[in-house]
Amino acid sequence: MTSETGAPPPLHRQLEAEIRARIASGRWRPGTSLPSEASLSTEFGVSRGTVRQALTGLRDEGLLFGGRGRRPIVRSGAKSQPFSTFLSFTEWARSQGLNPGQRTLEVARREAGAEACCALGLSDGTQVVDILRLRLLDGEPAMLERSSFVLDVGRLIFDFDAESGSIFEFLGRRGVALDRAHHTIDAVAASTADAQLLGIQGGSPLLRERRTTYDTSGRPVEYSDDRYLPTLTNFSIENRVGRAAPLVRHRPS
Amino acid sequence: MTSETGAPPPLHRQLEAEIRARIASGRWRPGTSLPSEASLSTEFGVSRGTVRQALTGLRDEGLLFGGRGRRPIVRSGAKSQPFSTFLSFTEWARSQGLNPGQRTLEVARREAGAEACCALGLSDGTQVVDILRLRLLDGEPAMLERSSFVLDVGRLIFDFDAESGSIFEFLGRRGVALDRAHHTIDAVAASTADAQLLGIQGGSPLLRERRTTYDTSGRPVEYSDDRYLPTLTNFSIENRVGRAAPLVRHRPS
DNA sequence: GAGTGGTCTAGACCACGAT
DNA sequence: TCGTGGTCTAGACCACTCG
Repeated sequence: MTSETGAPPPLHRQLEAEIRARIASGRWRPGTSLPSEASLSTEFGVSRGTVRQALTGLRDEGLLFGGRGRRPIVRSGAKSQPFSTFLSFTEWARSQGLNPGQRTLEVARREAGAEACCALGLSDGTQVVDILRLRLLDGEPAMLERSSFVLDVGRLIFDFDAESGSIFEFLGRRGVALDRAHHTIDAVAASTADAQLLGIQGGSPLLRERRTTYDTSGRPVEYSDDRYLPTLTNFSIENRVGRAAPLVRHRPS
Repeated sequence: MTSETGAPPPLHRQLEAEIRARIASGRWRPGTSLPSEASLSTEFGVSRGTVRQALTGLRDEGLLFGGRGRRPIVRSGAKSQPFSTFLSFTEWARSQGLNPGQRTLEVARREAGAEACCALGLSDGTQVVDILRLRLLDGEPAMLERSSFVLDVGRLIFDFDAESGSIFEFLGRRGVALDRAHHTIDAVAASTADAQLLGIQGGSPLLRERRTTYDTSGRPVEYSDDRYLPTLTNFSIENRVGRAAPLVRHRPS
């Protein structure tokens, strides 16, 4: 769960959660068809539009496919993760039944590096809060995280018990409302420093995710360079014809 | 464009394309607000529901953001690619203003390898059509593509002038209706063979995309292992709170 | 308070897949 | 032919943002 407070989730989200739960519980098995939209709408007492809204979410994740005259089919081997789980290493690991851990190697206030400066839209020489953490899965090094937070958000982090887990969860409780993130994924060779911390040979391939996170007003709040051991983690994505590709191939700039 | 034939695209797609075009042409500049949904709906003479359908597509791509009382804002530096452009190296390169090329190194009919067999859901020892291509950008090696097609689709490929470009475009003209694809992204060290073909040092980090492509009936049709030079290509993705993450982090299985 | 997007409804027509 | 999802409409209420 995100740290959203107050109002109950809208109908279509409740319905989406219910369908997801029925699939997870095995009540609706992979390879079989769902009830039709019409019968779902009578069963749950909502309009067909609302049912479609819920199904759209599940289709986008790849949990469901098929259509046009056919009833939607539950995809086998489907997984899905909400935004918060994707953002937070801690939440993600728990959802996978793994034991997350971390060693915080540094928390520092200093001038932003060139990449962070550019990604956060800051003028040269602006100060940020840098945090360097080695992330563990079941006690083993899995990822090296170098984050920079804009100052007014980063300030909060000094009050954060860095060994306790998720920074984003902590920021959410402090009223920082995250809204979206942009990720760039590529591969790099481990530097000497990377290699030593991750316990691998220098030059080994690492899966790199560079992320810029924005708050609800559209302001960039965090930039991070995360380097994963590709033997322990990778990324996957679902892609449908007719919908614009959420994943985009770029030439690096 | 995909090789879809016949019927005109639905209203919401036409509208989506029109909005995309206005942004691309600079008529609606990054950082400024779009007209409200209500005024778009009167301008184009469609209902607000249809306008919202169009905007949803653009939001998912990250071209637009904001909401809840605010008018949608055009995101700066936004790019987007339709499904077909993502699938096809040839189309993608052209859309980026680069000159695509290829050397087809092998087209063979043989028993499917272990990975392809599993991904395509074939029983052990089933035959497939393998194709190995070195892909070029502006004449330089950029990616190594190892695809396996199920036999009845692969058969068509023997009629394909492999130097002419996009296999998917060719298959589309032959009536193979692709519907969706699943991608897994990680990093690997270049093997000796990889390195020689790409003109790099052995062990260099490569960005790997493994893809399974499905037709409209849900049957897997192609499995591919594509290895990119990370200096020439990377991937990026947009992620929003409240929508389930299209990109998923996995522990390799 | 006015304007905006987020949600929801009820009903309609069509193209498609299955039979 | 019949049931299905894809599309589209018209109208409604709410929560939110902004001046």
